[in-house]
Amino acid sequence: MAQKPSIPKGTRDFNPQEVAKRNYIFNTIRSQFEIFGFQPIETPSFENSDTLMGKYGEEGDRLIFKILNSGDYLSKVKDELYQIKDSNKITSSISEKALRYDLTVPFARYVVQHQNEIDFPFKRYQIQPVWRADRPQKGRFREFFQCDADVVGSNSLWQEVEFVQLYDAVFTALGLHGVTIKINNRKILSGIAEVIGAQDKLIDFTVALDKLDKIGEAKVKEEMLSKGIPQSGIDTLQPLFSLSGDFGTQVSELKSILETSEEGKKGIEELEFINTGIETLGLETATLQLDVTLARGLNYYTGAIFEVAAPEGVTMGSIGGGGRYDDLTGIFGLKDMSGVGISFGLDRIALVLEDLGLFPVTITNTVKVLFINFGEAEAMASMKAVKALRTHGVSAELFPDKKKTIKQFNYANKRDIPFVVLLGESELASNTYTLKNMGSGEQQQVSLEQLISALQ
RNA sequence: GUGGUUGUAGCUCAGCUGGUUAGAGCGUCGGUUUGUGGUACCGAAAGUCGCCGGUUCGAACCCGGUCUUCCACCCCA
Repeated sequence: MAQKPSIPKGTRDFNPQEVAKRNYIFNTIRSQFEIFGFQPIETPSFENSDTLMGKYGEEGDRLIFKILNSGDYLSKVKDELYQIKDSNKITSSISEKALRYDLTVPFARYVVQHQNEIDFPFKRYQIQPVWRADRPQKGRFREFFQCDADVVGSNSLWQEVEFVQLYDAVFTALGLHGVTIKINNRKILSGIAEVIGAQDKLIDFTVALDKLDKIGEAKVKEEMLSKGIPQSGIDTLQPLFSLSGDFGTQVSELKSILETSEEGKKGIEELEFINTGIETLGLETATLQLDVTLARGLNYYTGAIFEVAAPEGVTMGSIGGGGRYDDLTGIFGLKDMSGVGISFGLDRIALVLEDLGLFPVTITNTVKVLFINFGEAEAMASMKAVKALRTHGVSAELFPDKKKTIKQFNYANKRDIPFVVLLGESELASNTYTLKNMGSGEQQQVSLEQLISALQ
């Protein structure tokens, strides 16, 4: 080994066991998506830069992986641009493509580009990797999978109700019980900002509010003051900081704060609709919780905002998120197209399931039966049986070399192969097969027909 | 992007204040005679001590840079 090979930070290799576990999650999510009526699409790994740039805010732009142009890209840079050495400005002239940052913006692009072939409302799901030039941490990678389901072309709040049901269905199917689906509404946040006279400081206000459970009431107020939110406004917020109790009590508190805000009242109405729907339909294992401090993805959400927290006791960032964006496709020129969707963070879900030991034991896929190799004639006979088994849908293989049987048995063990067949001289003579169950150690002499039926 | 942290055989880690051939457990491989494992015994291989440079008579150990790990911000799945 001349040089130790490595992979870029924030990326990972997956061994067969890990792939099996990940596929288990993929399959579970996919089947729930389809049960709920979503259809799959796929989009390219990279897009034109102008499709992505500016869609995720300044912070987002920084985290987008840019792809260097091919050829002699520097020759196309204007001299004066080159002289001032401003990376941001030069980037646009040396990079015209960028890696997909999420699945929502490419989906919006897709909808606009294919609007004439799509029947609205369009329910699509998409399970693909995305890339972010972020600094890795636990549960935070530079290449990771998102599993998105979105509906575009419907304003109905039933969609929001459905998505809460979908979250519940997926996490229930994965055996991950007790997740909290937090819900909030952009209109409520805007309403509050309006009431306290900080409409123009909505982002600052929500960013500060979002930190409530992390840094505490006093520091949040401090931050709000420093951002120029008046003390009088903060005082009107007082009930907000001690908001607790069930959905109903929280909502009535909110109502009193938002009396004077039309938008705020609209937000409350929406929340109540969704909550009533969920209360009537019920949830299997998840809990729906109103969280007015929830303020993720505010760049484009306009209505409901969702975030899923892992069950208590697990330290992990959110394992899912989503919301309503009234003007999803507007940036690409298609007006009045409301979208709402949710996302599952596959990689984080995998970490949580691993932590809690919730992966089923049977998911590692291995071959069902291994034939011991005793030599040329025996191998040929074995291959015939292997072929017969395969046509009956039984995964089977012959150990390729005539090694000591102890080695061959060890190999079967390590690969967790449940059955071994010995086909040697004596079996050949009697036209039988010795089938050994590696779990129990039992073995029996059987005919080919019995072998097939025993393994099917 | 800011601040911190980590990096020694395939894996988990030892390695005293810089001093001769860098260690252990697990794993791997081979053997314990010929067709039987997962649990025995014997033996072996395997490390440019992340990488580059510096200080020193001498560096795994000190200094600088760089990459990587994890963490806190930021942001997010």
